[in-house]
This record gives sequence, C-alpha cells and structure tokens, in this order.
Amino acid sequence: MSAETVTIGEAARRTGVSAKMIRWYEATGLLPPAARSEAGYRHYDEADLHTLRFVRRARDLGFSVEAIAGLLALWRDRARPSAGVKAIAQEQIVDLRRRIAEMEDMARTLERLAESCCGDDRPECPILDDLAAKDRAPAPPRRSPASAALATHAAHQRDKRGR
Amino acid sequence: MSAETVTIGEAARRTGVSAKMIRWYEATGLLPPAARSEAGYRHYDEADLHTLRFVRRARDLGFSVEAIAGLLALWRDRARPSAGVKAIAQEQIVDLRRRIAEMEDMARTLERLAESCCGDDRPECPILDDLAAKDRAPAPPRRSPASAALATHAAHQRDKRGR
DNA sequence: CTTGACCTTACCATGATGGGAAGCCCCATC
DNA sequence: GATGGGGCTTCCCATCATGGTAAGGTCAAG
Repeated sequence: MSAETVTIGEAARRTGVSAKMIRWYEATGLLPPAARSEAGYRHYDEADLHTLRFVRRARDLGFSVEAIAGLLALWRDRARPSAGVKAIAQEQIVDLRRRIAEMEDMARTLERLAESCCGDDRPECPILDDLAAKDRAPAPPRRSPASAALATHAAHQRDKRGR
Repeated sequence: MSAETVTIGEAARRTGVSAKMIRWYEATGLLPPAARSEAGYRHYDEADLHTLRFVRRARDLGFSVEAIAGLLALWRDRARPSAGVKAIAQEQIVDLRRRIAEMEDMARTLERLAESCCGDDRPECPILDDLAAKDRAPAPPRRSPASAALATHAAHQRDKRGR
C-alpha cells in the first residue's frame, strides 16, 4: 500500500510542479501537510498527485494561488453548486480580458511609433519624441487596490522564465 | 535659478511618478543622484521633471526599468542612430504580443469551459472536471530564462493596484 | 515656539518562483 | 560494512516594481 507512494522529486517529475513549489504550497496552506516517512521525507500517493496536477492545470490557466485554494475547496466538496466554480472562472476571464486589453493598447501604441521611425543611422526618432513629449497627463488617479484582480499574476512570473 | 526647483513630493505630483519610486530609481542608478539642499532635501528642476515624465511614459508603455535605462541613454545621446531605439521598441512589441497570445489562450480555454458549465445549484461542473483531468502532459519543458522578456513586468504590477 | 506637513533613511511585504548552503538519509557498489 | 553520490530536509536570499510604516530631521505658517 505504501509501496504506491513516491518522494517529492518523483512527484514533481510526474505532475510538472517543482519540488520547491510543492513544499511552498504546503507551507502556505494551499495543500495539507504531506505524509512523512520516519526520516522526515514527504511521500505522495496517487490522490496527492491528482491534486498536484489539478493545481498545475489551474496555474496554467492563470489562476492565482488564492483562486486555486477556492477551486480546490469546491473540488473537494462533491455537493457544491457548480455556480461557485463558474463565478471564479468568470472573474478570472474578466481579469485576463482587462489585462489583455491594456497590453493591446501598449502594443498598438508602440507599433504605431515604430512604424513612424525609420530606424536607420540618423538620430531623428519619433519614438523618443513621443516618450519625451511634454503634454502628458501627469498622474492618472489610481483606483483602490481591490482584493480581486490578483489572479493570473503567477502566469506573468512564469512568462518571464519560460521563453 | 534655484527658485525653479521643487521638492520630491511636488515632482511626484507633477510627473505622476511616486516619491517612493523617484528615490528608488535614483538608488538603483536609473536616474543620477538628485541635487540636494543643505538639509539634505532632494530638488528637481524642469529638466529633471522632463526626464521623470519620460520614464513615466515608458513605464506606461510597459517597458521594464532595464529597457528604460537603455532608452534614456539613447535619449541623452543626441547623435544616436534611431535604429537602436526602434530595436528596443520592437523587442518590447514582440514580448507584449507573446504574452497577449498566452493570455488569449487561457481566456479562450476558460470561456469554453465556462460556457459548458451551467452554473446552477447542481454539482456537475465541466470546469472542475477539466482541471482534474488525468490525461495531462506532466511537465512542459521550460525554455532558458533569457535576459530579455522581463519588460512590461511593471505594468502587471501596476495592473494589480490600479483597478 | 508649536504644530503639522513635508522630507530623510531604513526595513518589511507583496507573489510565485528559482538558487544555494548545510546537513541528514538511502541505496548500490566495492 | 564502509563509502560515495544523489535525493531529501530546512533556511535564507534574489527577483521586479511597488507600497507601507516607523523614527527622526526640517520648514513654514500661526
């Protein structure tokens, strides 16, 4: 029975979640404390691996660890109404769409600027001219830091590594 | 002459860069040390404010501080070839486009899942079913952490605050 | 001369991840 | 049965750009 369990390194290999992150998820309470051998080694059974794959998949979809905690709770509660899950997913979609739109704005502005810059040996450069333009609104007022809106953050982190 | 200079708080108000960040940009070398009054207060003249607005605008376009350092150097070098600036901008565009595409993928997948979830009181939930699916590729190999690709990070940070 | 608004530096937190050190454990090979 | 190498443990540090807070100095208006 316990022959069916694996160490953290093997679990990492099988689920795509690094050993480092598995420990961190446990430390921060996303996952319950793993079973330990007498020597203190963590051991994972098939159900644990299943959970890890669930987490991994959710991360790939850009959910924050906080959101995943909610999804996990719902997953474990077999009687939950599917509406709760759908609501979390839709928040995530809205957040993704909002950030996509912002980045689209940036990209389009930059493309417009880059098009108008000949990009040769001469110093004239509309891109720098734009950046240096004086008639800029000074400080767009920031809205409240709202509790949501942190989802999908991790995806960006991973973006930076994985490219 | 020095009547034309302002303190850091006023500079922050006028440029939209927080006092905190102005100090940080100085500490990390993005900006040269500011002039100081006898009491140690930083003072900024119009040229400094212009530079700060330049930085602000570049941040708004998603450039990383590292990239902005490059842009600033080119901006100060009046004989620079515009090609250098264009290259930086295009790297940024590519990076933005890549990340937009990734988020689009996430959003589309989630939309598809959300559509198939009735979102009522019943427990059946295709979203959770997908997250829990077993036949997932375990570990997509991560590519090298390449030096570029960090641009636009700040924009996400600001995303989280400003909404 | 007091008060309050501003400035200074210094430290801590964020979120999800990786890197590394110091030390223990397990297994296989000699 | 010792030894070596690889895997495991915990703990600390770095990232990137930003905000918060605390302890203390400064300035200007009342």
